[in-house]
Amino acid sequence: MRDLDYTASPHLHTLAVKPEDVLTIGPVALSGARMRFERNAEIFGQGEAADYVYRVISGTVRTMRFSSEGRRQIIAFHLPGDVFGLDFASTHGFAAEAVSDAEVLLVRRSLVDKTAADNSAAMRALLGMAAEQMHEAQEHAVILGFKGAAERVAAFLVRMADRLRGPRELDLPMSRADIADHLALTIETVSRAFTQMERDHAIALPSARHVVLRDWRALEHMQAA
Amino acid sequence: MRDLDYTASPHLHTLAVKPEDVLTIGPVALSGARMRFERNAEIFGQGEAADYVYRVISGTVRTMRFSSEGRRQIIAFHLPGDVFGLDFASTHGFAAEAVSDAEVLLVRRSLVDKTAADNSAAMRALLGMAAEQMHEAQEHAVILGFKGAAERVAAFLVRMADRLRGPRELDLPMSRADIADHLALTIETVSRAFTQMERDHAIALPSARHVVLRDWRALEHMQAA
DNA sequence: CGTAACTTTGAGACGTGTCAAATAGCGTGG
DNA sequence: CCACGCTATTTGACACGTCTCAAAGTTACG
Repeated sequence: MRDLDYTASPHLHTLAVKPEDVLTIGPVALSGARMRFERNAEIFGQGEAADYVYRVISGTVRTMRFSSEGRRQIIAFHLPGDVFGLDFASTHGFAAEAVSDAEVLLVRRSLVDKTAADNSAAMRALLGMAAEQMHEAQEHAVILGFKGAAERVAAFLVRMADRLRGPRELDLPMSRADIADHLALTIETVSRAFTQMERDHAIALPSARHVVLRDWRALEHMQAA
Repeated sequence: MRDLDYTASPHLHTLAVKPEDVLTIGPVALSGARMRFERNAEIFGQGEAADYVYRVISGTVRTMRFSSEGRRQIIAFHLPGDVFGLDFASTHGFAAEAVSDAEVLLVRRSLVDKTAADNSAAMRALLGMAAEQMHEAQEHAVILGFKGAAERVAAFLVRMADRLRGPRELDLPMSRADIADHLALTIETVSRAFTQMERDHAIALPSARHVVLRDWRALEHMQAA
């Protein structure tokens, strides 16, 4: 790692910068600016210049696009630590909004580009991130294409719990409408799926957004179906 | 372009190498070996080491994966000129097979990696290819999630015609089963969609695989729905 | 408290999957 | 060149699941 360019992250050696204030691309840590967005605020719009790369510090972010008929599709939910807005194009192909009040780290794209150009390990890390996102997009296509409503919702819950390091219960930051637009279902169908899972004792719903995972095995079995 | 590394493609300046024998990564042209695969032959399997990157010279290739229930999903069809097998991971996350008899160019992945590491323009080109594939995967997820059967098939035909430089008629190299597994439909539903489009005079079907695009406007309108 | 947004529940319509069978197309060998 | 058999495609009838439309119920917040 002799060629590591720390000039890209001058603050890394100081105690002033916390880990969440930094975007890690392989061996390089890039600093940026914090910014706060309130619930439903737009972080960037579809077609806007992609001048920044983003990382969630707190809260939840959704990336989305609109189909020709005007229907909304939520491509992904981004939790704290997740990087988003990494289009590899000059303009964003999708929009981003805060699901809940959220704090986001903004890093200049030019800095990311320069880092990748100067450091081959960072470049490889970027390609790896691209590969991962591609894999996720394909996985999502499979879910939408081949699974039924109950299976989609189960898969969503399992994945959500996994990403939150597998707690026994979780608070969903997003509405049923968000979930529906992510899974290509209607609000009603999502709601019915939740209700059915509660009847089956796979989950409990003390409130609409608070989910207790009562039977993990059943959930995993459902999503596989 | 001072740093362009032509050692990677020593044959580029000779007349012996035809353009289809070369994999172009931005400013660099990489040479490789030709290989012939007959109909339905496996080019590489899911989980195999990703030692090569591929480019279709002639024929058609499908990349695919199997869902947990054993159902096949065709991620994409690759036509002459298309690059595939670019996983950015050490093993292939999907399998590839020849749809029709096909000729394929194989380029060592290590050569691609080295090229990207040495040449920042090539690296950027690779990132661009990754971005494009990601965009396509997302587009496909939208199609599977939100569109009906007729719309999916119309979108498939329009896209296929576009990729073949927009002829008025085309010979589909793939079976109805291939199309069904690509669009997450059944063979029967795909067949009915074709039949219906013929009734609507949007297309004509002299034979099952030969499609005459009779009303392009209607097709484009359908796919948008 | 009152009001607006969100969620749940219900009834019926519509579209796709499933199962079954007929038909067309294609390669092979007589 | 034709007959055969296999595969691919088409068509039909019906079941099932999700969407649509409608309304009641719940929650959050001023």
